[in-house]
Amino acid sequence: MEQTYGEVNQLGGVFVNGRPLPNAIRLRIVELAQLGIRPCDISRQLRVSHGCVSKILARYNETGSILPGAIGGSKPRVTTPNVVKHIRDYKQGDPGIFAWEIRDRLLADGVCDKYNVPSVSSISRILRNKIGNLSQPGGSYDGGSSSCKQPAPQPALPYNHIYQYPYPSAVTAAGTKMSSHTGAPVAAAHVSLPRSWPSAHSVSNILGIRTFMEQSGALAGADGSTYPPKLEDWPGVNRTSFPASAQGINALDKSAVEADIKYPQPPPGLSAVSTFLSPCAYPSSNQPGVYGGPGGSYLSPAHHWQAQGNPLAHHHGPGVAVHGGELASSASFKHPAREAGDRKQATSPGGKAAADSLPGIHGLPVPASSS
DNA sequence: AGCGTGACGGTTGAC
DNA sequence: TCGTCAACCGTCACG
Repeated sequence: MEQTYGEVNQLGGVFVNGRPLPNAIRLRIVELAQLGIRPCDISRQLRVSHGCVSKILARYNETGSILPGAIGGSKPRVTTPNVVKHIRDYKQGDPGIFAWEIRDRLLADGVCDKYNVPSVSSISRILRNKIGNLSQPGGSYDGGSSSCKQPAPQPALPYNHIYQYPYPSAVTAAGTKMSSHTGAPVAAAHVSLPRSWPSAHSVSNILGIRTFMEQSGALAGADGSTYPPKLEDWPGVNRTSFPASAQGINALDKSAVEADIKYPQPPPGLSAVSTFLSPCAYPSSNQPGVYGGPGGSYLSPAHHWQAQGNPLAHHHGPGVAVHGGELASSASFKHPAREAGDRKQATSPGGKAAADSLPGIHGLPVPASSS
């Protein structure tokens, strides 16, 4: 299983094609940027392509979240039982009604809004397939009672609640799938950085990173001349090498990390730190959230984490503060608006998920003081 | 040199 | 259960 299968980019960094970078790395990118470090330097230091750095920072600026968008899945269905029911009613009331008229009525009656109203073709399909013969009213379809507006439960979430980040990380918490991983720890994620966080905090975090990197030899400091070892190496490193930072880091990530790494079965033992590094190693599995990466912590999908706390925040008090809740929060941070706009809607992000998972999130405290 | 952007190949997950 | 589809991902290369 596990082997990591990652690929190495031109900068020597490890990445998994198709999968998001570990939250920790994402977080780092944002932190470094907030410290005034240029994107190109961030790219080199973290060994992440500049395009990616640019993208993550742009997203962060736009949404306030460092979390990746929701991957996979389908848009929420608009043809909920309730909608079908209304369509049926309209059809029954006026057998000659056109699909476009039904569509207009759904909007007019408030059954649907412009965002979730079925297309004319969908309505036609419903008429043809589900309603077919009006004669059978009772239909089974209905279902519901509720309105369509919020389509079903899920639907409510816009597809993208993403921003919330369903991902493994946090939200996932939501329980969504991720959790399943089980073991995985998920870290929590809080990934979002509050924009406000004081840099000071950040710094520390950063330092953390740095530290460990430095130790490992990786980053060389400012000059950057030296970059961290390749991720590839990291793994090794991590485990073994990082003790030092461990503490700090550990705290942070440790857990998370571990999780990441092992996620599935987190061995309790591992030292945390290491994990930290490992990160990139994308852990083993495929599991995404899993990247062990440094950030793993952040990432981790797991719920547990959340509960536990955030890695980052913990001890250090780093700026990051990622409180557990954050995950969601991240999303929250930003304005829904955007989401709405962009992503599709955002309205309810997380819908349940987020909420569930993160209880605190909303409230999200902010970090600023994390500690 | 630095950065934005889009193509590309890839993964994911709802349907 | 499996294939499809559409979303996202990060890298790379170009301007």
